[in-house]
This record gives sequence, structure tokens and C-alpha cells, in this order.
Amino acid sequence: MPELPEVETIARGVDARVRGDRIVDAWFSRHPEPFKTPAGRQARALAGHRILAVHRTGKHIVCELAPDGPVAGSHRLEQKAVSAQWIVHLGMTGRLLVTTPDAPIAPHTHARLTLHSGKELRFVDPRRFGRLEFRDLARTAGFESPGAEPLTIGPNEFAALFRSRKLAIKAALLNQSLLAGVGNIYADESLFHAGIRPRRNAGRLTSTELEKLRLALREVLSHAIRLGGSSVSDYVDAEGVRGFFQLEHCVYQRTDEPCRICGTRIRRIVVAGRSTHYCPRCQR
DNA sequence: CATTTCACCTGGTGGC
DNA sequence: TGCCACCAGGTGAAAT
Repeated sequence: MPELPEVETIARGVDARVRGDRIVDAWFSRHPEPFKTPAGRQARALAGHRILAVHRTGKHIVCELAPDGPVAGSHRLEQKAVSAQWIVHLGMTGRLLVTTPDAPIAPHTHARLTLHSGKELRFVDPRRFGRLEFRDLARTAGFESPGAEPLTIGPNEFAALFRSRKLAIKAALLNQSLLAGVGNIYADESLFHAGIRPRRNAGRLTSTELEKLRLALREVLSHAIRLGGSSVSDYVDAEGVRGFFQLEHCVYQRTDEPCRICGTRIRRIVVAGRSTHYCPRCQR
């Protein structure tokens, strides 16, 4: 579920609460492991690290870690070298929460990190589509998303992503190796604001349309970040607080409701196996 | 290779 | 109330 604005909101919230804190203990659930790194190894590896910073890349949350202990030369956090990363992907229903240790343990809690401050960092994920990975940077390269960042990509690079592609623009927007972070909600919303039908062939869009789309994406995503993301059913940020961008949706999950611009009924179709919403009058 | 389809999971909703 | 079909923010493997 969580797309770029939700993941950004969570990463910022987690960063504000745990930056500089130390992981004193880590617990991971056993059963079906939603983990890229096996539970036992991940728990052992995390304990003892200090969290230097938490940020978002595409739909991934990256926690930058350094081994705790005396650091030659400086006590300052920024000057410690990142030696490992804990990478969290929330899948459809994942949550990353900062709680007090006495907060009730939600069903489907798969990881709990006990921090030196007394807080806990918890990963909860009913559907288990989420993924947790520990990377030792001495052995593996740092995490990099294959796709471009939609908030910062320029016009030429953006247009080049779609050139000579044969698939629907909606499908292309969902492809994380082209653009990282766009999911079903924001693909539909940005296509609406750009006035483009979701089934249009990506490679046949004009440069004017592509530029409209790039700007629409940037506007929709940054507006959604300002509102703390979209809470469609169960999304909450690091404190358990819902977002408000769902109130601004123009097409997503508004099937048969009137278009906010022209009043035409919003249509629902299936593109790339995902439900897709658009205004047949405003989008061509 | 590029593109499409489907399996992976649990839970909520709405119809009968 | 219960049962069932269908739907859900994502991805990656398998098929085409």
C-alpha cells in the first residue's frame, strides 16, 4: 500500500524519533519469514548498532547504521561512517512504528528493535508482502533503487524513460525500475491531473504530454507528502497517525462518483492487473 | 529483451 | 449469523 508519500512520511517520522539512538536488542518472528535476511542473522546483526539516519529511497526505508562504540576523533553523529543498512519495504500492509515498550503488541508484529532510549521500533505486516534486509556494507554495496526519483527527475531524462515503450503509460508508471515510488494511487491521480488516459501507449505520448505528466507527478506527490500521505484503509505513520491526502483524491477509488472538474462519472478499468480510475472526459 | 499474468498473504466488505 | 466472492497501497517469478 504505501507509496512514495506514505513511505516518505514514515521515514521522516522514524528519523525524528530514533536518529542517534542505539539498538540494544532485536527480536524477529519465526514462522513464515518475510525477510530477505534470515531472522536470526538479522537480529544478531542489528543489535549493537547506532542509527545514524533514516531516509526514503523509492518505496524503501533505509536506516543507516554504524557499530556503536568509541569513534576516533569525534563524537558527532554526522562524522561516523555508515557501515551497514537496515532496509525496510512495507509491501501492501506493512507499518513501521516507534512505540513505548509497554504499547500492546499488535497482531502480525514481525520485528521489534529495543532502543537504548527505551523506545521500540516495530514492524507490523498482516499480509507479509513486506521485506526486511540487513546489509553489511563491508560485503555489499549500499542500497540503490534502480528507478529514478520522480520528485527530482528532469524533463529530458523523464521523457527518455518512456521513449519507444509499447506498454500502457499506467503500467510504465508502476514499473519501479523506471520511476521509483509511484504506486496505484499516485499513478491514477497524476494521470488525471495530466489529462492522460491510463491505457495510452507510453511511447506515443507527445513531449508536451510527458512534461505535463512529470509536473503532475511532482505536484501530486509533494502535496501528498505535505498532507502525510493517503490513508485508504489502514495506513498510519510512525506514530500511528493517519494521513489526509485521500480527501484530495480525484479519481482513485471514486468509481461512479462525479469528476471534481466536469461532473462526468469516474470510470474503473483494469490495467496491468490493477484497478485503474479515470475521468473519460478530462483524460484523453 | 519487453511485456503480461499470476501467486504470494490476510482481512474487510457487501451480497445472498 | 454464516458463507462466499471479490477487493486491497506491491513485487518478482514464470509465461508469452
